[in-house]
Amino acid sequence: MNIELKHLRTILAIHKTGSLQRATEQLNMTQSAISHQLRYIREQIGVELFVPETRPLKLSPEGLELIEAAERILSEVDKLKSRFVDLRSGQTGRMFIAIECHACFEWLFPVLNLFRDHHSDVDVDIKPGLAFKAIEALQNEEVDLVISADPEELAGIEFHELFTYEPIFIASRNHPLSKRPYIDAEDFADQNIITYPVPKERLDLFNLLLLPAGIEPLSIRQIELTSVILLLVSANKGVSVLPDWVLQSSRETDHLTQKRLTKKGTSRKLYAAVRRRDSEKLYIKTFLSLSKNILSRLST
Amino acid sequence: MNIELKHLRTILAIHKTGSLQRATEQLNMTQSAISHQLRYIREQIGVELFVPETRPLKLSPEGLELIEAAERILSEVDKLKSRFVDLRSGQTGRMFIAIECHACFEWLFPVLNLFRDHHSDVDVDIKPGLAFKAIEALQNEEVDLVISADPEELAGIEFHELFTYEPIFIASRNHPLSKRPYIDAEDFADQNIITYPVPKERLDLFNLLLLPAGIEPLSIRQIELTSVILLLVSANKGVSVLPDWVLQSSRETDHLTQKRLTKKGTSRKLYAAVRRRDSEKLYIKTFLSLSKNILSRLST
DNA sequence: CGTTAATATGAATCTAATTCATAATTCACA
DNA sequence: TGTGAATTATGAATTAGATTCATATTAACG
Repeated sequence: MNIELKHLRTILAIHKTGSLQRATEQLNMTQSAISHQLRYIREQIGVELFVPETRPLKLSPEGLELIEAAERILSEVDKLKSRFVDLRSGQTGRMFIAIECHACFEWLFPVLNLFRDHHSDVDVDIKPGLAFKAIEALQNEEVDLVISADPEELAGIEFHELFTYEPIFIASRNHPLSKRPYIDAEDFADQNIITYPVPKERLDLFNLLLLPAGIEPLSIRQIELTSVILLLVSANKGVSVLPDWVLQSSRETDHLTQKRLTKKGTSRKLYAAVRRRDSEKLYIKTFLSLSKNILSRLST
Repeated sequence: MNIELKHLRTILAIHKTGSLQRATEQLNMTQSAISHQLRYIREQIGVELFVPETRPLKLSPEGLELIEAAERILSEVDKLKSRFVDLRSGQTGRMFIAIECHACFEWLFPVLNLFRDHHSDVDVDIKPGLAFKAIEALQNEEVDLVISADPEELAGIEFHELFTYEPIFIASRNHPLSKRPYIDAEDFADQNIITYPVPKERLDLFNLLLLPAGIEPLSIRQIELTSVILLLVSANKGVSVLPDWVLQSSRETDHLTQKRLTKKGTSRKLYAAVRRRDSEKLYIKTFLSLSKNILSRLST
């Protein structure tokens, strides 16, 4: 038995209009085509749907059942279709985010809170623990957006610049280095450094300063939470380098001194990587725009 | 956007088997056909369903949604199909019964009680008040079975004989006619008759005796309920003629005398009319067979 | 990197749906 | 009960579209 949606639509149109003739308008087919189709359906299901030889056409009890089921099924299909229309235009969808940078939680949460106001029906999640494989996960469609500081040329992937930030040295107000106008690579040689628990290569301090200068700090202590890092630095257990936005939004900065790295200061850029195919979606655009403006919002 | 069930089945098969190649077995199509169809679907819905350039094929988030909806929709369609298989074979369906004869309730209720044991999923109902239009209602599919004493030759309608019964004269034991060996038409001329509230033409007594003989009774009193008729006859408020089965199954017969109509007795047959198209249905056959045997069951 | 297996594609083919033309039915009304 | 108008059914012709065939392209795995 072969039934297609087309057939259900035909039956429904015949029933609603009451005749094959009038159903032609709804279905954009000739009366002949509808008649042929009706016969085909009858053969397929083996049950008389309309009371034969009556006009206007009257449903048989079995026909009535079919109509009810057909309406259910077709409305489900229509729901599915409009779902795809929404998906295509970016009214709705999934936005799983991978972050390569640990401190990004600090601005990402506020962004997502704002985001939810615009797109409450987009399924948002942060997927931690992808670390280096984030871009790969993006290509695999395991995630849909990656926050990264290292743009690459990749087929099907677009990097959108979000904002520029400055990695800032922090230490206790009592710390000897707090007298300096700025901090250089050599200054770290006898320091205890507190950082996030990630490989050196992914820390701005090492990338920008220590690795190029070939300098090893006295010790490295790895701490998960930003607020705990700030606490330990305040207590003079070590020094750290954090993005400026973290210090802007934190309330722990009273006992801290902040210094530029190098005389001219340093800067880095943060990017959001998405699949090119997704980049036109409304909610992706919203996310990018919110992210670009988040720093000014945080500082106020 | 045009989606057909065929497409949902294709997507589902690809997903379940993990490749177009293996889906060929499920779908009985060449890999090429499936590939063409997949492209068509992609064009229609405008959303990438599988992560491109990966093998084995992996669903995109949107594809996953489609799969879930497709499974729901297809299972509904399958339910509909099997519903039609059942309808066709008469495992299930609707049996609305019209009765032309008033006294038939007496045996019909017991039949329907037995019937429910066999076909609990058949929707049974008695449609009273159709009176003369019962056969017409059968042709219109307003009802599905008519109990009638007057078979006709009608296109698409079959009359199945159920059983033969004898209209029996009843009166109080004290009634003058209770001395007679049998009752003739003339005997009614000075009697008060108690009958069901239907036109004379539909009463056995008039059809068989009084109308042919041109005899009018003294009075006619119309009563709805069989038990009330029996009560009134017992109380000598009048006489009546009822089918023998009513008297068999009644507990009121002690104060009554029963007589044949005419010396040789009379007899009538009861029929069940159904649409020819329905006559092969299992539940119709069950009903007919139960009805044919109901009288012997009632008398025990 | 080369080999193997899988997918994509274009043209040819074939199936099945639709139309066209017309016959058969039904309905309304005289 | 017949007659005309409207509706449905049907067969043949046509057309659209789905499938196959042959082959190019692309991924996967050693």
